[in-house]
Amino acid sequence: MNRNPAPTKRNRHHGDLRAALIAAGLDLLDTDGIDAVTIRACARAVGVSHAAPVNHFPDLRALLTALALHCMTRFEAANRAAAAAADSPRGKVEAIFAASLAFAEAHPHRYRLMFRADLLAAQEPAFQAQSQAVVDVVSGAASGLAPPRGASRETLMVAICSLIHGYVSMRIDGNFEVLPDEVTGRPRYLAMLDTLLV
Amino acid sequence: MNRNPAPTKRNRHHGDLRAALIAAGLDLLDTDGIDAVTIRACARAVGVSHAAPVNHFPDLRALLTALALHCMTRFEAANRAAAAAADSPRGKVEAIFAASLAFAEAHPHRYRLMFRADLLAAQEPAFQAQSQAVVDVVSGAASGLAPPRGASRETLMVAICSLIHGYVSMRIDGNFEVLPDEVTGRPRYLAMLDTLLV
DNA sequence: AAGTGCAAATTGACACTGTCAATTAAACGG
DNA sequence: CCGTTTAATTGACAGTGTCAATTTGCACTT
Repeated sequence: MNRNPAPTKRNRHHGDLRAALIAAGLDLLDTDGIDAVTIRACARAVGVSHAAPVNHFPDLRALLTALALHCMTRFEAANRAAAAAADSPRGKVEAIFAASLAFAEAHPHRYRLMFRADLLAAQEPAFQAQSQAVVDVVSGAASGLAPPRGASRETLMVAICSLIHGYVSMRIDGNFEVLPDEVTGRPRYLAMLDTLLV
Repeated sequence: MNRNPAPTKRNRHHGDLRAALIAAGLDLLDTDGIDAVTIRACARAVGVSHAAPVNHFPDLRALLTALALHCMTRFEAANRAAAAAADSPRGKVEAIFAASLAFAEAHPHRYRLMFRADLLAAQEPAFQAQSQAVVDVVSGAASGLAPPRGASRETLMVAICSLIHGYVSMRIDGNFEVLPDEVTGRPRYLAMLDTLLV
């Protein structure tokens, strides 16, 4: 039945326009930010007419959601690999923090897009599932830790997620021009985990 | 000399168009979000031509920066009052957390706008100064606390700011559909401060 | 007090966006 | 080989930011 062994869609006129649009969108996102990702700019980059994408993405929200989903799978994979490489629970949490920071600094626009709920179809099942997968990585690492000072396991997990997301966001948004941060010596995120754990 | 006792600018054709535009912008922001704040929509709401605002705000970025500045003074005042009402250092930090959460839940779009560095002239001195003032409130409260587990005072302050900003952001962005949070019993933010302090 | 100068506001235009409707092109199933 | 279905194109509309040219009206100087 399936003519081609590779599961590419191989659509009518263009060779897998959907994948090409996502690739173009990622390129625009990385180089010029979220605002540069427009339906028409992606269509131009791929070389199709300005309304061609409507067959694969009903509106801009759908395109951005697909991009965010792609970014989130990369983000999850990076965090999961970092956690797997560490052996102690504390080491896993540290590794996730470091990996999240590295991801956001390497691709700040991708990180921002993932949390722009106003632009995304965040209620979409696939998006929810991928969000859950990202949280699960942290959850898995934190589950090996004894919650300090009588806190519940859930509270510890929320605290870790909040700490990471808050710090990473402020780092890539330039808020540390006004809030002190240091680049020399022991990374700030390790010192912050000291205050939070054990 | 000054005809009106109130120190309004009383500009040429319109009575203080700048203030009216900011008021209209806040209204649009609160009701329909950041994207609804356009130069033309503000001009319409005030009843002037679509290009009139250019005399007071050279571009959209300047208008949004003025709005964010306004929001930030309110945010700082709320946090400062909350901290002043508490007596212990720990109580001040708790009060700031509670006030920040309350502000963001009452005016989610205002909170988001303050951190949208991509839309704002964040390098503007007035904006920098106001950002610093917000940080100073937290700094003042945290300075009374003994940094736990050998952390520096700076690290504790960054951790508190990150924890608050991360948690508040995820709350108003709906990330707690996938990350557990509880509304009954003791607020989560107090439990999180337990894990961070003492 | 009159008249000039300048800042504010208007009007019109341009390029860009998302989205829709109508149309054409192409590949599939029979 | 021919219809059907789907993809892609073309054209249009309303909306946006921003610029240029113009008009308006207050304020200050003479």
